[in-house]
Amino acid sequence: MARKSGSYSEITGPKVKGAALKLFAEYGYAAVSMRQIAREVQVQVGTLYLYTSNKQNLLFDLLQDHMTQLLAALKKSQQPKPPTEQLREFCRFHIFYHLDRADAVFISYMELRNLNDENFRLIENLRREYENQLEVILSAGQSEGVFAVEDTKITTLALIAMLTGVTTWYRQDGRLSRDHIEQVYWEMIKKLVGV
Amino acid sequence: MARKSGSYSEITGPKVKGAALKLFAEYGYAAVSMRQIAREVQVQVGTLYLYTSNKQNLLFDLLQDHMTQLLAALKKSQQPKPPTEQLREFCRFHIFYHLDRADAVFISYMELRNLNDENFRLIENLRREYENQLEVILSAGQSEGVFAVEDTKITTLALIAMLTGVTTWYRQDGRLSRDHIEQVYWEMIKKLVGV
DNA sequence: GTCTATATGCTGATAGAC
DNA sequence: GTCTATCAGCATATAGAC
Repeated sequence: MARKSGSYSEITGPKVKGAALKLFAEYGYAAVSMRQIAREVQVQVGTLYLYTSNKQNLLFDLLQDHMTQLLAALKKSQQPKPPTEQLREFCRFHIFYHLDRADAVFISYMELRNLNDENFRLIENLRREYENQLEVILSAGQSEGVFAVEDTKITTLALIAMLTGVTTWYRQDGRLSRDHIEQVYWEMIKKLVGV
Repeated sequence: MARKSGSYSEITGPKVKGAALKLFAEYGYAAVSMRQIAREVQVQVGTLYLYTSNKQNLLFDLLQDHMTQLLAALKKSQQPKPPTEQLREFCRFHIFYHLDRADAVFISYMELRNLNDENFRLIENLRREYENQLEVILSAGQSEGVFAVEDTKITTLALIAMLTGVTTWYRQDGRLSRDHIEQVYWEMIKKLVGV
């Protein structure tokens, strides 16, 4: 068969990541072969190894990219405001950001166990940093007396689980719009933190 | 090598399920081989196929067992009581039942996508039946005027996501006891539903 | 009921041609 | 930068001996 012509390193690199993200989200890391990824990119298996040293690092890069982008976007969205408004902004940010990146969110929760120890530790630290952003808001509101929560750590984890849960049932063609969902969640969260 | 002596069908059957549950939870369905399961049971690969027609059905049986037992236990725990007490009981039941069965809960969330279409549909129906039990409680409280929730369906999903989230961070040797966690969650949920 | 041996095919990764 | 060809090993599942 004729060899593919030309060089596309700047295109192929991102395409490899994109294909891996899509396939890992659909079938799971362990169930996806390098051959499948190559087929999706329309390239031969050997070529993949120009863009990743191995399958494990391909997964790690995807999760690291997701987490660092998530953190950067969150920090950008947060302004110096009263805790109630910051919490509102966090709620809005978390729902929309996660609904827009269903695949990356999904593998970031599902494929953690397929990371080796070192990579797992790195991703866990990023995740904890994200959670801390929320806990800081809750603690501020608590000490200002505008929130009433029993345990800021448990409340943080409960809120994140609740908010992230939206990604498991939201359907683009469902009865509920994103704005409506966000508004209903905000009402629930307001009550939960005692505003 | 010498052949293993004797017949143990009544022991080996459950052992196969137990080993599969443990290994699937730890490494994921796709990453676990029939050879690994056989090794764990201390039996040869061929023997496994006396107890399951294939790997897919082994997974399905585990999820189906978990969901039917969960539903049966929930229904047994629920008594005719005022909605607030029923909700309290649901909260308590969900947290404790899930913490006691971390492996089964984990694969029931993680391995759904490895079920074939028919099997997926069956498990989804059981999951929906479980969710409905909670929604009925919320609707009853809503029409009696003791709860104030905007949308019983969204609230149901939010509460279940929040409660199930405990399984991802609870540690037996952590700073929080099960009873304490359950109590903190109940305080949050009471406020969330407007009690 | 459990064993051993085997079929058929896919796996991650690399070497070397172009 | 991409290709083809290949290695060594493991996958699921079955057949047939005991």
